[in-house]
Amino acid sequence: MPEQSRQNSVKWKQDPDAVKADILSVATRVFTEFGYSGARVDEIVQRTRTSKRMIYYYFGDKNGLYLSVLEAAYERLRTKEATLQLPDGDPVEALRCWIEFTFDFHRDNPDYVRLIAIENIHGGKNLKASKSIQVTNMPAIQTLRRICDAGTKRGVFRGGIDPIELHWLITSSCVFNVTNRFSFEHLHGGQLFDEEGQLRLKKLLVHAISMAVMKQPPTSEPFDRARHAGSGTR
Amino acid sequence: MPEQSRQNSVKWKQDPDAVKADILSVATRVFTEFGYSGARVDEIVQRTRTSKRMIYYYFGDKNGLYLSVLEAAYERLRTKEATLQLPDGDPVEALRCWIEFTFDFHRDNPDYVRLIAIENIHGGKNLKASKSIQVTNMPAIQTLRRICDAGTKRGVFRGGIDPIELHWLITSSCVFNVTNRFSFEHLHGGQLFDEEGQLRLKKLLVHAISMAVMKQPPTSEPFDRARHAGSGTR
DNA sequence: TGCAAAATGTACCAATGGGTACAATTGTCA
DNA sequence: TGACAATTGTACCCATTGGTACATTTTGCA
Repeated sequence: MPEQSRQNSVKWKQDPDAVKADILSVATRVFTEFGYSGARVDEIVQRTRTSKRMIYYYFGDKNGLYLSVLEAAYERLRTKEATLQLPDGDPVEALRCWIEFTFDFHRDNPDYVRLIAIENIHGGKNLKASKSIQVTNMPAIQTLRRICDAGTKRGVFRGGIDPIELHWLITSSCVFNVTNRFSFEHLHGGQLFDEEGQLRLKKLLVHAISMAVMKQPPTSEPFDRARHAGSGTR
Repeated sequence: MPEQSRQNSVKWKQDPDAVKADILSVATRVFTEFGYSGARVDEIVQRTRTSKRMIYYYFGDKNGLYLSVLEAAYERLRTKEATLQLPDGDPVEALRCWIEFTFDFHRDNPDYVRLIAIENIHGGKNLKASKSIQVTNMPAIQTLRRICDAGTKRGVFRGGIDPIELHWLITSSCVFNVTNRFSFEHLHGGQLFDEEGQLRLKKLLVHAISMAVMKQPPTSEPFDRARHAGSGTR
């Protein structure tokens, strides 16, 4: 309230939220850059406008900080998902939108994807420890279930589609596209990861998923043949 | 050669190859378990029949050890790939075999997959540093190219399929299936990762990829519904 | 306006962890 | 068989790193 325009009556200003946000943002970066153990607290501090003291003041310890980073990233996904609204007319169109949204979200949020990757390397124990990241009715699954139901009802989708399996199929490519970019580039070049390449991949993915889900004429020979042939060479 | 059955005439026996192999095997385990920085050299030593001295003697430093682990894992893939022979009759059948092979290989070699994941977290710098892991004509791509060519020639595949894109599509699911198992399980339960679930996923993947690649006349004929009828409980 | 609680700065520590020095033992080959 | 190289054991070091003690400043509020 009072004006303190004098030179040194105020040495610094308190701003807890900004400090916390700053730490979280920087920490996210550092964790995704070096992994959990590779991320140095001192490195985080250096990139921050605050001091090491603050990290421990707000987050307890390194693991607490990591957990907060993870939860914040997950929260961003949740928020973003909530903003999306699919066209409710054509299920095929809705599915296409959903796939493109998922593809783009992962690509635009590599931090999120990498954090999950790191988490998986450590057996997901922090996910389990988190209270905010819970099994509560995944919105993605519900969305897909709605699309599937609509598609089946209209007779454009084949029956027997498990939304969770479908989610696995969609997400796998979207995640891989981010997590394994470096190794893939190294082995096969970068053509798939420039603007055009990504568009082609997105289109390919939409095509594949759509085809997998729609009623398909049994081609010249029954697709099902594979089943009886046994699971093959191995 | 000479018999040394006396009690302490021999205190220990030299066996460089066994030592190296032991270290590599244990290190692979520890690295995939804790990530690069999280993996402790002392932990590796403890699980080994040898001493810390040996690690530095054979591998120089921690990073050298990691690199060797990476190269060894990659070599296993290469070897395994070489053993596979696809049926050269039907391209659809060949593709199915290839996908199943890829799926199974990744699932059976989580170490390999996790190492690549770790590598990607660190920007793939060790991949770049490796001399044995080079861009040399990826056999996987060549295989896929051969299949595509055959399929197109016979008129069962649509045109314009890029083998690298196809490889991206196949591998993404196979990799994700291993790397993100924990997080996926945590969010959606473990039904997809038991024996049956994996079979369903594999089948789904084969189906999706095949449909994506084949010429598809859109018809209303229902796609083999019988297939999923037996899938039962879910 | 004064005081307790919240927020921040500074300097420091103890243990961990990658790495090495030095010596001893084993293998090999002329 | 003997000398030289390859291999292994033991003990140790010191820079790094997560974490803390203590003091100080700011702020809300009665």
